Amino acid sequence: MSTGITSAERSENAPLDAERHMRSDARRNREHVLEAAGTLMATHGVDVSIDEIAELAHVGVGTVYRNFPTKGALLEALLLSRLEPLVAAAHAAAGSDDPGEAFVNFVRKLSDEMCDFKALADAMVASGVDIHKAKQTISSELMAAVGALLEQAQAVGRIRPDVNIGDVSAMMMGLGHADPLLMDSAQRSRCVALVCDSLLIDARSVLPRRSFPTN
Amino acid sequence: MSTGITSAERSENAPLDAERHMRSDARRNREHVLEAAGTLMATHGVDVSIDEIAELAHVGVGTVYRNFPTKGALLEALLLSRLEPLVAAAHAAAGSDDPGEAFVNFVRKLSDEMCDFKALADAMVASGVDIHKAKQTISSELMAAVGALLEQAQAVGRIRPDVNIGDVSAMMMGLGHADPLLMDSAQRSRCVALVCDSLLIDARSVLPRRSFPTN
DNA sequence: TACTATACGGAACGATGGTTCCGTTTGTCA
DNA sequence: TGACAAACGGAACCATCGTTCCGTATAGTA
Repeated sequence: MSTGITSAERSENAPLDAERHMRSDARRNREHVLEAAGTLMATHGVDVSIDEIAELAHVGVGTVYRNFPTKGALLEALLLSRLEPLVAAAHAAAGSDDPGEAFVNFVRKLSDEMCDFKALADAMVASGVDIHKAKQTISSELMAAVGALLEQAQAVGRIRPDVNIGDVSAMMMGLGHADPLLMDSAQRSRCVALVCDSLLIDARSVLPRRSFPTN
Repeated sequence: MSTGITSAERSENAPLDAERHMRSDARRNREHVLEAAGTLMATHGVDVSIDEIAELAHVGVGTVYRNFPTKGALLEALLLSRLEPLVAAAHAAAGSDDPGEAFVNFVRKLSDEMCDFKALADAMVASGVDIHKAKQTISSELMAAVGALLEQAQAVGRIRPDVNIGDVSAMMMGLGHADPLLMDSAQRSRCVALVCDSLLIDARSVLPRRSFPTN
């Protein structure tokens, strides 16, 4: 299941075939809007206003709404574009010959992504806007992919057999959302390492034990 | 330092001695407001409106503002009342003869509290309203107390020497904030256990390995 | 009981932010 | 090049929320 859902086939709020007939300026503006929204939501999370997005895109709010019927739809389009590579990466990792390493790497990657694109972390804990659709659309797919990774890593005895995908996702969401002023990227990667340590069977390997400054 | 700050000495936004001269209905209403705010903020976090609080308290908004000059002040009063027992508990735990156990128990307690009173978790990641004063007022005190606990547990060799108070608080904040629909209390305590496992030196002891249903 | 300081309720205000609407501009095609 | 559908900008609208203000009610006191 979920075999080759090419993602581009998903609407992204405007039927693809219709894109062919778009006026050139319209297509360009749509691109600018997505770009601006991506930039702003990366640093400010889902709380940026449509006005700000429109301004950065050098476009009126009307143009934003012509392309994305609602703020949630715009967010959904962005989330999809961010999550697709992650799902793909998870699928790719599933073929690795070192499932333990692959799993840890993926967790790290997911955490990085949430740090780079704050709106993703926001979306995952559903704070603010109504983004349920976006979440349902993709979240389950990502979960399934990560779940498969997890099971493989457990099968080869690298990950504790008593953790489940719920544990993993909960801790990921937690980490993703705890990055305000208090948590710089160094701190974050320390925490990711700690989380990984708690999942690995032998472990204590991820965070360098002796050499690390204890602050 | 921080020797016996009795907390009642802190303003709580209305000088104590003035409380003596309050009219009986005024005192009663103030109590109702605090109670209502506590109830609502426990489940809805800091995002409840003053109108809702006033309604639940059977009081006009004016009455709320007469007692608490601003929404932040009301929140601060609530936070203080929630955090004081925690700080006290941390101090008490510092006297334990099993610092490792004491530390783990305290982490669990802190997590429970954030789950019971969502506004606390909200406040800790500073989402929404401006609550910097409340945080600064107490947060540092709590940090210091937990930090002391941590050091003791490290001194007796129960907690990994390479983790610092920043790691702990970051992971706590994460857990506290990741409890929306996806994370019921069972899931949460599993995650707390995992976090503790990652901090303990020998560990794997907290989460029952074999007997736990893997979902 | 009558008087007054105190407290009360809730309408109104101002700011913010999502969404709609419409008069104007512009790309496209004959 | 002229005409028209398509797209544009941004003012205006509406809902929410924190906060203020003021006419009214009432606890406390003599």
